[in-house]
Amino acid sequence: MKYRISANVIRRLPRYLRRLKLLDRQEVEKVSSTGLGELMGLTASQIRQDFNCFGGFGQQGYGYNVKQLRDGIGGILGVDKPLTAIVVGAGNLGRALIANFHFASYGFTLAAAFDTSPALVGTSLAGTPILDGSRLDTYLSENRVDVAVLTLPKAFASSTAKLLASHGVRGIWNFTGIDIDADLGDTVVEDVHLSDSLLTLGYYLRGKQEQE
Amino acid sequence: MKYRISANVIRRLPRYLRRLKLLDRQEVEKVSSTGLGELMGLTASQIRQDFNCFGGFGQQGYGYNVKQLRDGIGGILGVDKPLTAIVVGAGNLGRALIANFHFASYGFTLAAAFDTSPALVGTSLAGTPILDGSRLDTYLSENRVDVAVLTLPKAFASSTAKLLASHGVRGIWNFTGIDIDADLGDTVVEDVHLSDSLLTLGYYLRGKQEQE
DNA sequence: TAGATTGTTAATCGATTAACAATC
DNA sequence: TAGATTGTTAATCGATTAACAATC
Repeated sequence: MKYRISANVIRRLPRYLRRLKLLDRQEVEKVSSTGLGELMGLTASQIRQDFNCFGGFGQQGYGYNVKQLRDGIGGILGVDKPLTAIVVGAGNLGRALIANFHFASYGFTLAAAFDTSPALVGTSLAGTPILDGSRLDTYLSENRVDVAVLTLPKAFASSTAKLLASHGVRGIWNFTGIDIDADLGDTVVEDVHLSDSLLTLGYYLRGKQEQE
Repeated sequence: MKYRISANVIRRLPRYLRRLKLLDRQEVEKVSSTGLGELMGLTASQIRQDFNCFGGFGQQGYGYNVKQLRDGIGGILGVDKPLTAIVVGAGNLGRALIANFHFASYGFTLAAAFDTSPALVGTSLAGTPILDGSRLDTYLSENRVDVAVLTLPKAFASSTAKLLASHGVRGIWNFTGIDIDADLGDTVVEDVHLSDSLLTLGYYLRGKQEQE
């Protein structure tokens, strides 16, 4: 990797991975840049350029081996080197992620969840123990945590993020819908703004409506 | 609106709206493109270009009035002209959205939710009735629905999407994590791929790790 | 009026697309 | 070998940034 890969390319990698997993499940063995482009709505050129940021996974005259390409892209994204994650806030959203989101497929080991509700503390969900939120501090001192999934009420977002970062949590997957304003050093925050997505849908929908 | 607005600009509008709401809550009355740029990590030029796609909201020598700009961008996104939405699938994720996602703020009226679980059908959550999933078909025949939030298990995604589209639902907010392959005519699908977001975070995290 | 800041045009930069030689 | 398709360089296109005249 000689130079910095652009964010545009990085954000396409998960899409490639998804499609390649699907092709593999469909027992497709090889795919050309043209074929993949048709499936994904991209040009063959772009696909070849993207892959060549990482030094080429293909074979001239043949195309790309699906499994090999899938593993190559998976490797770039690091799904084969698990990081440890915890969920902070086991409300509906937190529980939805614990129960239905397959962390392991994406290179994360979900170690524990935290909540303050007495009804939840001490129980476990899909194999993940739900621990007492007031013990988060202690837990972080005693266990290595790479990523925290922030699914608690907005009001606690910034202070919790600060606590997490101060204990060496290096990534925060932020579902609270507010931008964390606390200084987190070099902890990376990935914001999930569901409203952005819905607003975008609304824009295109209303645009269509007017045309009609 | 003389020409087609690029997707890049559209995807930035919700971010502007979010920041402007925050500024208004902080009782800031006016903001310059430079000031807003510093807050959001964008250049002043880009901000002025973006706004000028829609014909300019500012006043030379003064800047932008926060409330006016907020309402202007809100208007472009249509938050002032509500569309009707339903939630299909009231599992943890569906319930999280019903209870915590403020549809009304984003221009949507949540009319009902559907699920097949006998424990849920007939109850209501945060004012939204949860109806019997087997009645979805009938409901759609009798009620106008603009957008459906798809939060049911993957296995039902495509068939349900098809049903929705055939009844005139024009937008689908798809949380199932699979790309809907059924032909939906001109129904717009907005996919929420949470895994894409986490994989991206993982990439940047692991990159940092290597540097150190 | 003078200062500030927009709206808008021009310049630059980066990303996408096209082309083609390399090679399986 | 001939055909196919990549890897990679060159051309194009669009998006971002810079500059500045308009104007509040």
